Amino acid sequence: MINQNIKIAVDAIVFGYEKGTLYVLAVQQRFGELADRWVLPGGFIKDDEPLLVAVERELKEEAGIMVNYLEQLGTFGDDIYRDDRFRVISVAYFALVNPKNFVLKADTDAKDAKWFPVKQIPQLGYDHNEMVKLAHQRLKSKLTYQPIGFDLLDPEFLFSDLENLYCSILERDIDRRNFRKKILSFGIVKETDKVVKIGASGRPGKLFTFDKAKYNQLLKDNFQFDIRFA
Amino acid sequence: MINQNIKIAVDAIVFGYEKGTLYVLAVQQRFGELADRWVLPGGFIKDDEPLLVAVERELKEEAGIMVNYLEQLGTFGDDIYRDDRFRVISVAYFALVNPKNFVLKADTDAKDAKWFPVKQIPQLGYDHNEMVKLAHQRLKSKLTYQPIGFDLLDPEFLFSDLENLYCSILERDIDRRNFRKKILSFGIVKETDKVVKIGASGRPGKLFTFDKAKYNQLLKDNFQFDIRFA
DNA sequence: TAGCTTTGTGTTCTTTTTACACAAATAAGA
DNA sequence: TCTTATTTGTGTAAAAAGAACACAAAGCTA
Repeated sequence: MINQNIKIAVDAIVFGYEKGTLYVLAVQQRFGELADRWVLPGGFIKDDEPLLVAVERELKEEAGIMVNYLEQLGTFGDDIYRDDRFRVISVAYFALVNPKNFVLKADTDAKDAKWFPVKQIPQLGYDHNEMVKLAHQRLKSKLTYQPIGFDLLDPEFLFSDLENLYCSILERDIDRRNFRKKILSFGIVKETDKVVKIGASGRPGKLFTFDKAKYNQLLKDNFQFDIRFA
Repeated sequence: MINQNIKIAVDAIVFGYEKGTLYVLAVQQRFGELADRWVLPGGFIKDDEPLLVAVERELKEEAGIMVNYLEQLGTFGDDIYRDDRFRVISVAYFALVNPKNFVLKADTDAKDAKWFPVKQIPQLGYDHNEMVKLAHQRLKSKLTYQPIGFDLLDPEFLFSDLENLYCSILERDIDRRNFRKKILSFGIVKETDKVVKIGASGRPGKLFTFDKAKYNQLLKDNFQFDIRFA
């Protein structure tokens, strides 16, 4: 039997969005060399635990959250000293959540859990800043070809919320009329009959929902979600 | 220190293309339970070996090849019994090579190495058929937004070679004129002054090359390679 | 030299994308 | 209550990109 002295961990880059700002979840380590240091939520996997289960467990343990969207981002194992205690290979996951759904609570291993604006992330432990960077790129590009923006919003949202999300994450201006036209042309966003007014002034707006069933159905017919603007 | 009884391996899905057919490289195991079974090239990584180095080593050892293109595909670790001896998590890599560049030779661990047409891949060991499937999807989609097709061709190729590659891998017809117009409009494919005739009949054609330097330069200006047809 | 095969090339029509401005609904303050 | 500020909601015209389409040129073979 092969002898190997390498440990396997999972880490998660969890994005949250609120009022025009994109956030990443970090936790403060309680134990170890890097005690007090901010790192991504994550940890070693158990011998009989699928990777996905391990990520979900760590997110629950360390921050008390359940995410809306989760996919593998990539595996970090080329720098053999990325953890200076011993060799650790980490499988990074990319996750989206609506921050309103949870009150962050550091449970077991973590001293604290906190949302950092993606533009103001402190120096994290290990190679976690690299992971965030890669995840951020993934988010930006995925936003244009998969309807994952909805996983960052409330189930019912104003059209302007969706538009602002795209503007702020992709960091560019969007023509409001063209955006609306295009999104509605897909037929995966439905208008509800609720009209609400947020904030102090302005005309009230209709609430919209993302019709996931419709989207999945369209996928079977080779539908391709695609948003790109000038 | 954490106790974990999990081993880490790498596997590679290496695609080759020749005369309208897409191939995948497989090797026949020499030892172990699955002796004689065809599997993807790969193996356990060494304690002090970066993942990428491990893949390249295995490809050299098991098949005697060096690839043109290599990127991480994904990590397989959700099925904890994917290897029935003990738990193995495998990091799969996606690779492209021009089969003409090498004579396959099984070296150390492998009894034999062989190209299988992607349409006729036998049942492979472990979850390797799944890996091939995922890699095949990646190839198809990546072909449309990154100029990786050139890594499957000779450095100098006929336009029809490129066109046939796209047709056969994407499994659809392509309008020859529109394809040529579009590719040439990018400015990353240069016409050489060589004219050759392959095969028995027909008008000779010019050879073309992919100008990678030009492509990298365009990338800095936000150039987006993109090929989609009706 | 007639017939087969492969390369090479332009134009028209259709669809998609871009650019752009004003009225309607509400709140606040004069 | 009227004016101002703010946000939602909507259509059209011009430009660009994509789709559809056919025939001549070069070489080989019989």
